[in-house]
Amino acid sequence: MKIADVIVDVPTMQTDTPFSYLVPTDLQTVIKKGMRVVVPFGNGNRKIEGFVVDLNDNLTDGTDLKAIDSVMDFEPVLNQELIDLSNWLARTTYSFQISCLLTMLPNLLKAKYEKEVELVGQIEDPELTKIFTENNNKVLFDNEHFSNSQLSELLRLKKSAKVQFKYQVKNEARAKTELAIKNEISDFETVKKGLNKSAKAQFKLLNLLTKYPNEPLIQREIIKNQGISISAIKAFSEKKYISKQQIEKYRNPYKHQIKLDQPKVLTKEQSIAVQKINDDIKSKQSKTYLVEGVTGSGKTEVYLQTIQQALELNQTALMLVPEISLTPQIVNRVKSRFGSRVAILHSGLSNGEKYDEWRRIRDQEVDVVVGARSAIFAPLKNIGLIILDEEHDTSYKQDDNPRYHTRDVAIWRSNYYHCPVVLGSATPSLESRARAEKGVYELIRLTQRVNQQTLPQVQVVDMTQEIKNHGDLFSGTLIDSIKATIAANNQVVLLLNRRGFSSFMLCRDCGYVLMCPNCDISLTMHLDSHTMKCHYCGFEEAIPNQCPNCKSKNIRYFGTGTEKAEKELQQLIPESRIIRMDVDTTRKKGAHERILNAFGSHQADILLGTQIIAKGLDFPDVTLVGVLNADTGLELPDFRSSERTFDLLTQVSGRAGRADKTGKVIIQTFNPDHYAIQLAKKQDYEGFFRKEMKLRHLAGYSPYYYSVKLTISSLTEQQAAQESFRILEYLKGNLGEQTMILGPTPRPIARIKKRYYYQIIIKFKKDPRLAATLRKIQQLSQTEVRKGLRIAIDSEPVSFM
DNA sequence: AGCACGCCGACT
DNA sequence: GTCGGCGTGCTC
Repeated sequence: MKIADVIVDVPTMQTDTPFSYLVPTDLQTVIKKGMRVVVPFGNGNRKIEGFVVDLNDNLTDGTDLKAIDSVMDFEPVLNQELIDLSNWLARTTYSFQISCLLTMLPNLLKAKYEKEVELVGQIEDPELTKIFTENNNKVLFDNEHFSNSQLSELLRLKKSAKVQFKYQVKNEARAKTELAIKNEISDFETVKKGLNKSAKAQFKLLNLLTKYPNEPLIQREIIKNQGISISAIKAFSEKKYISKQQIEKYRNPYKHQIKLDQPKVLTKEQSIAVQKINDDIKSKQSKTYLVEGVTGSGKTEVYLQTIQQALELNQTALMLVPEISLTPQIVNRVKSRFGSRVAILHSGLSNGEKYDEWRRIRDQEVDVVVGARSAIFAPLKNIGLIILDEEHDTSYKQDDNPRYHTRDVAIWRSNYYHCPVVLGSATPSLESRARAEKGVYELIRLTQRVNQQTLPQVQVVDMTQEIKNHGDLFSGTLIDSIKATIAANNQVVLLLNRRGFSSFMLCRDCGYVLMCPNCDISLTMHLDSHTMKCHYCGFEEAIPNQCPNCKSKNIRYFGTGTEKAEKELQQLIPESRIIRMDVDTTRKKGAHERILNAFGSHQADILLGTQIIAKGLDFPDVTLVGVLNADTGLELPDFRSSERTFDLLTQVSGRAGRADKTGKVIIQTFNPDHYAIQLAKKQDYEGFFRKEMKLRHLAGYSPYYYSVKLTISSLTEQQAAQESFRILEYLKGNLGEQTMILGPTPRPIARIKKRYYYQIIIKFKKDPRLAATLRKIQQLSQTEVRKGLRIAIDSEPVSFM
């Protein structure tokens, strides 16, 4: 008996284990480990998607097992590495294996389900009879086709066997297949001699086969492009020179010959880095490097030349970048170095396009993959190098299940393939930098800027003084500098740490603040859509012209956003041309690129935006960078707020000035003496690292302690609170002695999307009981989960908020 | 998740 | 007495 172990698409605690199915005889030659299958599951005749994670021969019995219904793929979608990886991922992130598998794969591979009712007996209800006759007796069992009362009526009719339910698993990824031929000749010379001299087409075909002896060739393309007729192919097929097969079809990217860029000459520091990494690629060492390089030190060139090394050894390379910096600038650099064997995975692709790119990778049509977080699961084989650029970026941590960190997955894969990992950043995360200190990672520092670029001159402006003479947004110093910069025909980038026009609406008579009905947070005014929006749940309503509480017209708007800043700036410097860039202006597809292109071609003098503008932008004429409110990040109740602020300020500062023009940075702040601001001013990462490590040590935070965040949420505050305390009690008795438990506390924003949130933080250095205890909590809370409770377990959260 | 089963209140 | 609410167990 052939048995398949299947992970089924039912994300629950109780089903998070492989289920064994019989492989029917007609599928025995077709089925392979890693394929998706349709299996019956549970009572009734329900059908669902599953992944074959193991195949074995069980000679004894298996008669009590159900059989696999059908196979969903021509080729496996998982190899052994990815199966192992999903197992590890599920264990370390406390999530279900099925959730892991589905996040590792393109969205299209997640099946959609349909439930149909079929009329099989006599029914009396005239309305229902009509619906059935109009639809060939088979109708989708949903609200579009039936009213609620009809749906319950149908469930009753099922009991008396008047109707039957049928379940359909919809495979969204049904790739089109095409007929292809594959060479079967081993001795080309003999075949050549045997051909009829007049069979010109057959000679052509033979030449083609000689050239591509090992890959399937699409029949349609041969006929169209090579001038070989179907009869020649037929003849070869009859002589068994070729075999025919159906292969999956995808858009073959146009393989134009582009002139490839040559590697640049390296500085001494760069070439030492490249040398070290390349040595490890050659000797297959799974070692992790931390490349700490100041902005402008040429990290990208180090990446490119090490990728080059991997390719020369016939290995592949994976390069991860934060989504936000997946800009044409970096993509073009990789593409123009390595040509068409590069795949780019970014959020702009449709599901179908992502699936196509994914298959090109799986089918080994590409050697280099560049992409954001989820690209870490790219099905490359034989990986020779993995790079994480801007490794400190928090978007590398996924914020829903499975809550993995890209860095951890990268290191896991590097162990699997025995290849080095390169973490690069100008401002490494404290965790990585500390590991480098301990020798877990090897530190490589790039301290010199290439081309002898000078560091920008940084000025910190104390807003507590400025606010007396000017508004709280633009200091006199900044306005003067902007004017001077524009006058010199250069450009300005301004960073504001908040979006929207005003933060909130306040009634001056009754003190009423307009709040979101679903979340405990005030609504934010947006002028472009003329609405008050909630930034958490997306709720919006019209801007009120009187107080909703006391009907007073005496209402005011407080706070600052990009829209307000734009308006104010336009008044202060009327002749300036301003482009605003934030989540609101970049939502539309391609808008991001359009705005940057416009700014790059001098259609504006000032680029005003949120964090979006801090990364990866490279405009030669930007000589002034202004940070309007450096403090907003510092006020957040999170132990990483200083680190975030330091990173942000360092990153934006790097945007000012290029080789021939010295840049200037102006940082406006109410806390001019804060160490994060002072050290960012000096671009002193190492200084910041030492200072911050001391503080983390004193307060017992990462990297001195590991942490797990438990978030308990419910539609009722009572349930969330009650269950939080029950969990706390359980934790107290089931964790190590040294482990600390903080909370439960309501979240800073206690209610979001109508749910109430409580959280518990667990801090520990080493706790062998932790994993089992957390698993147990998930099991113990099953009955509460049924009643709408949710428990999120986040290992090493990026924020405690 | 989604289905069946089984136990309770409130109806013809 | 039975219809249908929901709490509980189980799915190869």
